[in-house]
Amino acid sequence: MSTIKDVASIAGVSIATVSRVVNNGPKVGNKTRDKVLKVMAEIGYTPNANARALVKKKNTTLGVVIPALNDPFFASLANGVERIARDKKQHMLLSTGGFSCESELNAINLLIEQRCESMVVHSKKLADETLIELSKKVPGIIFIDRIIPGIEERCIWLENMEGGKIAARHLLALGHANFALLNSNFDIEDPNLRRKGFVETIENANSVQAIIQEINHEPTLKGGEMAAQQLLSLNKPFSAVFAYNDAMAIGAISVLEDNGIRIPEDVSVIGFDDVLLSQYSRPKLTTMHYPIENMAENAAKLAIEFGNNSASKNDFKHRYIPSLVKRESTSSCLD
Amino acid sequence: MSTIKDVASIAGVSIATVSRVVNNGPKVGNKTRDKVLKVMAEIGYTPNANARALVKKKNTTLGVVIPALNDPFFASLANGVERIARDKKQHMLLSTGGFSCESELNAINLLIEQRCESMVVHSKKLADETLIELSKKVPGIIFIDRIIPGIEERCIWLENMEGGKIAARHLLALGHANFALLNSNFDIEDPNLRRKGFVETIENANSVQAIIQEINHEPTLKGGEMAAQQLLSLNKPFSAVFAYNDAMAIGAISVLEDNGIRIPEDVSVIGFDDVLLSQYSRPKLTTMHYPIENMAENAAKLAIEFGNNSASKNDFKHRYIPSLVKRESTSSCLD
DNA sequence: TATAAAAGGGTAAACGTTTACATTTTTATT
DNA sequence: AATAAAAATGTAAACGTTTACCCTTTTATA
Repeated sequence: MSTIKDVASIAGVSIATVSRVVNNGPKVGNKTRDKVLKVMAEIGYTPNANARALVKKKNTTLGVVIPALNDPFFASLANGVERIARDKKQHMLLSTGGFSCESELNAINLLIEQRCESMVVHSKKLADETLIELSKKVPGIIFIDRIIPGIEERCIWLENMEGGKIAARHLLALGHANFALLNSNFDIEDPNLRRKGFVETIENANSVQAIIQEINHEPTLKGGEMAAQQLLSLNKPFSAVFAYNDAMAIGAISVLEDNGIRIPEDVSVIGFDDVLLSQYSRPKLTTMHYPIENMAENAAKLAIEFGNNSASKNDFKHRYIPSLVKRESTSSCLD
Repeated sequence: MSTIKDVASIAGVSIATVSRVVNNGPKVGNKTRDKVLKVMAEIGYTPNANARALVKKKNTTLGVVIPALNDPFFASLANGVERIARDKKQHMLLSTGGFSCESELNAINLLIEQRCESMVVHSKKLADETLIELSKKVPGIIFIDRIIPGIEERCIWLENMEGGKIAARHLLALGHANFALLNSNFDIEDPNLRRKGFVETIENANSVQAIIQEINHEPTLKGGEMAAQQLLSLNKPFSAVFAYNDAMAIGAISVLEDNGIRIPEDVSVIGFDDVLLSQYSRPKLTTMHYPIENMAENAAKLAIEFGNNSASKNDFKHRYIPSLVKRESTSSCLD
């Protein structure tokens, strides 16, 4: 592949001049500029971003770490980041962190090796201390979906407990008293916080004989199916289901309907995340809206500002509250 | 951020030695290796991938271009590539090409600037000649979902026409005679090929009074809804719908059901792509399986081989045929 | 013990840029 | 026409690595 030197010698100018035209620099005459441009086009010159990054000690690369790509939730996250990257003339380098401590760290290190000036990281496995260390080493790193005590200004998170509370209030308002909680069995904080908000709200409502059955499974469609099967086999009454996410909710609905239970006439189901899927499932899913794309956009902006040492700190929103989206899968118990 | 020089001077060795331990090089004694390793850990040294790429004239980066991230089909594509990248100790650099000629080219150029040694590119807008040029300039570039005459060995594609034929045969076998084709209005070859296969097969079947109504819309859930509405307003009979993709199929089903049409009892619907969604829609969608993840994996492998000049040419599958996945949204017309 | 071979380690050039500074050319001013 | 100022262009160092080649020390062999 041709270099700036090739262009320079063919055009009969110095490499400095070529560099100037490549970068739309200021001090270059029109005839020279045209001549150089012509040569560049002829030999198909493309600047080497590695060399440029080396001397400028700076990349135009915005890194992202997510566990996996084939999950609509994380795809939305990546999509939000990508939009900002494009806006700010940056490139997005994506690295998947899987679901283990080790691979999360690998994914992050990879981005550091590339000297991304800013990074949006979704890490659920790494310890707080590790991430605090990283935040010191990499000024432009922002953690999304996580709150790390001491470096809150580098975090963007959702109030999971609030989500549980809102879901509970909705179901209580519809008159339900027998609840099933289909929760994630992943060893992270989110399911615990959602449970806490959900359970506390119900218990404080003094609907005397409220029952809450909890079943844990993978937060996937399959997991939702299995959880629902298990729930049915318990053979205890329930009229409302709070699922950890939309995928579980839809998996559960599928099994419940196969067993002759009508949604929402017999049982109300509420999901979490509000992924696209939830708008097109039948019945359309009532769910907690997780503004992940918006959060990701903000995380990306924040990362870029921190990467530039220009963090304006003030006007950034770090804490997000989910909101209820009422669709068709919940209804009054009293009908 | 610390460099190899810092490590060298603190450890009291030369930078060559540090470089050797970083790369697990051969000629370094155990005490020195340990000493260097210790210093690296202490000061948190991370090698600079840009500098490395510069001198080695080679990256460990596998580039991907897709139109957008928030589409499950493309997410699967990216996911397949990412899996191979991880296998081969490469990093994935993702760049979105949107849906215009210009932004597709931008996305590709970005990856060339980074000197990705291999690239998997999904381009629908750029002209054949442009891509042929690119294939000359970048040895490791592979085009997915496209067949470009003259450089077939650099392409991985699906036989869309076959898909149309198979879908038609399925519906004909179920006894249908009045068809609706809800096609994409994107200006690319795929919808035309699918239509061709579909229509030809039906016309050759001499079911004398076969009717095919075609409506074009965006290949999205919304587009499917709108297409179905338009179809209903035509007020002509139909008992089978072939949708351009699963999203359109599900959007259409949603509208049809809202209008009291039962699927599959009154109307059979068949989709295309077999995205995850189709397994969990109600009714579960009969669809044409598009092995995109598998194709993407192969494209990535092929790209890496071409990037290494080690393309073994022989044993690579370039041409894929979709297959019918019979679920619940199609049934016999005669029941 | 002398010496050859092997192992360990260092020096310096190269990769393709950017950019401060120096130099040359052009233009404007008198 | 002489000169000052401005504009255009060139020179060379620097960025952080890798690696070919050289030198020194250790080990093995006779």
